[in-house]
Amino acid sequence: MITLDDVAKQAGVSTSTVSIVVNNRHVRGVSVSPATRERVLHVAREMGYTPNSLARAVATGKNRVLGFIKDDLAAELAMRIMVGAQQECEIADYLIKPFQLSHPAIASDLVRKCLGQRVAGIIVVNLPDDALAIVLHEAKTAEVPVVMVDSPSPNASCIQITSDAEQGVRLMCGHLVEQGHKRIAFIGGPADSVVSQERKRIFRDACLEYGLDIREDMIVDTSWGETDIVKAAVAPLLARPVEHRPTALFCAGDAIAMMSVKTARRCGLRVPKDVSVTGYSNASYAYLCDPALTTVAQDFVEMGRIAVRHVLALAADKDCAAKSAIVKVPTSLVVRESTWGPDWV
Amino acid sequence: MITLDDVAKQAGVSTSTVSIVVNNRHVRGVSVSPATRERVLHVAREMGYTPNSLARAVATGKNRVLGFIKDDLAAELAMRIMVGAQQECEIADYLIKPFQLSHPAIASDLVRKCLGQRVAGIIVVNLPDDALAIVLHEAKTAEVPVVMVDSPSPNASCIQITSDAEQGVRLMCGHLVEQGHKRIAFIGGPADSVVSQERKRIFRDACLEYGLDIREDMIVDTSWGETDIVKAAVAPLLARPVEHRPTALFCAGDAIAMMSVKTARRCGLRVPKDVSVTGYSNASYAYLCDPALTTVAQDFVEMGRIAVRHVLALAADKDCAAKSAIVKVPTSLVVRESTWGPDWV
DNA sequence: CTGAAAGCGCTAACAA
DNA sequence: TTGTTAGCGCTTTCAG
Repeated sequence: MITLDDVAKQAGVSTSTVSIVVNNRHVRGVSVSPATRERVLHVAREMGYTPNSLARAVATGKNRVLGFIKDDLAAELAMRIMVGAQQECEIADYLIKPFQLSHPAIASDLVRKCLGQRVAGIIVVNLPDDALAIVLHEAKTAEVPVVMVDSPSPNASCIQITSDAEQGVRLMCGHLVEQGHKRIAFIGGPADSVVSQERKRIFRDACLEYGLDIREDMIVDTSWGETDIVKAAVAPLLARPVEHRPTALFCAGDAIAMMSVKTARRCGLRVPKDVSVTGYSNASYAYLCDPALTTVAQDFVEMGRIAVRHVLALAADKDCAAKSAIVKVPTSLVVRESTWGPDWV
Repeated sequence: MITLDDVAKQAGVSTSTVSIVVNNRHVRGVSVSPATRERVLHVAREMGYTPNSLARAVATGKNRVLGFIKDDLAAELAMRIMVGAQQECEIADYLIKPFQLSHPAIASDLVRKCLGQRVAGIIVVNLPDDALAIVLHEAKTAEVPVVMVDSPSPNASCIQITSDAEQGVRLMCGHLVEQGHKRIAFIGGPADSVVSQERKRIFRDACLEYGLDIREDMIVDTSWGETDIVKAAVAPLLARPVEHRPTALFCAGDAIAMMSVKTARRCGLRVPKDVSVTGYSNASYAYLCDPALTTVAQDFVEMGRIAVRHVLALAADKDCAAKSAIVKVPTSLVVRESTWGPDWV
């Protein structure tokens, strides 16, 4: 591997000159003559010189890298967030290093590993409260800013980027009542999922606001992905006599919506003619399925971008410690084929 | 940030002792006494010391990091590969740094950026031939091994990990003929997609082997994700009189399969009763849709794992340069609800 | 405008 | 068993 000194020697200048040139740094006015600059650049290219970012980082004490910690690497959502983060990093000339938190118990080690890379900041996706607390603690002593994305964790003292659930579920509820629905069931995710519970809570509020009765027997918890659980919860609802049957299913996630659609069909119901079904998140497959899902789109890539902007800002200030805020990024309603007015009533 | 020297001073030992302890390196036999070792460790923990991996990397000239270059960060498949890569990296105590190749034109700069991080190796996912060639060239002069994952690129001189398409499409064809299908249509992806064309080629071969006529009028190219294009290609096929209509649709991808199912329904056909539809890849949503997709599963996470094993092996040997091989990882057939024997014939 | 020299935090012989 | 010393490749004053 060819080094800066090699280039200097070859070009017959000192290392500092080369350093200045390759970083094209202008220390007070124009420091290095166009002639030498050109020569140095030429030699560098000739020799195939690639600056060693690591050495630079140790010399400056600044590493243009952001840590990205998530618990479940595979989740589509985490990936979209990462895409956004990466986009923003690219324009800021930063890099991302992902860390996989396979088990909450190793959170502490993981953060130290991350810190060991002397990251300028940390972006954390969807960590459980306890793991987040650990991350926050370790990061604070190292004075590295962290911002959390996507999972609402109200009493964590860091800045959090989350999609606006208040707005999102209201948007969808509004859409449904606008279409004339009166009996809307809420098909939630797991009982221990904070995002599901949040959506459920807001759903109740929204129902009240829209003057709908909230019927507890139409509010169920299920699972993000297990067909049997969803089916077991949804089928009974749909098997009710038509006058007690929900005319719409507000599902807490797109996968749940798809499983619900399937269940509805098994119950002999057509979607959306007999029952409307809505999703949440606008997953990649939401437009592919039949019927295409009406859903609320969360802009994960934007969330990722915002996250790095914030973490970079914190890193720039030195008062990166105590700041704590929640920024909510707006969602949007995407109406497709799975909702329809219950005009058969 | 507290350093190794700080610890040394505090513990009243030399830096090298601390270095040995924290890396728990045993130079010939037991070098540092349990007593001092314990003390150093204690002090280090007390002071909250975190080793600076960057400094270590520049000192040793070895960086335990792998570059991960992909063209489309969002693709679910790339993500699964990355999950596998990360799993394997974790056990080897390596880290991953992802690089986003937004445009083939910047391939050269991107690789240099990657090389600038002094990565020990590069994993490349699904790059077009020209971009790959550039990567290979830059990497070779830097003597950094690269392995390619997923996209078959026969004449590239690097080792490639790919899923066994020969086996995969034959598996599916076998399933279909076993169920009695005789008129199978091939619904491909874009005409310029190498994986789609590869599957098409093998599909033809497989048909021959199974004694089926291959009917060129039942082999079409479409798009990976655009509903209109797929519909335009599939609808005419399905509109044919029953004796000329395909009884099964071999789709080159899961999304295409879903769009085909939808099209079939619009044509008044039931899936799988009237027409069977198969996917390829086993995307996350393949089991969610209705009917759940029969598809061939590609083990992307395994591919990712294999990739890092290979790149690490190459990095260990110094003859990392010229090696070139294709390792095919087996696929598996997952039969779900979208296929059925054409017993109505 | 350019060079010499002193680090950055850590490792790795080699002495002691 | 431990300390001394000389780097790794780069940046950054400060003189020349």
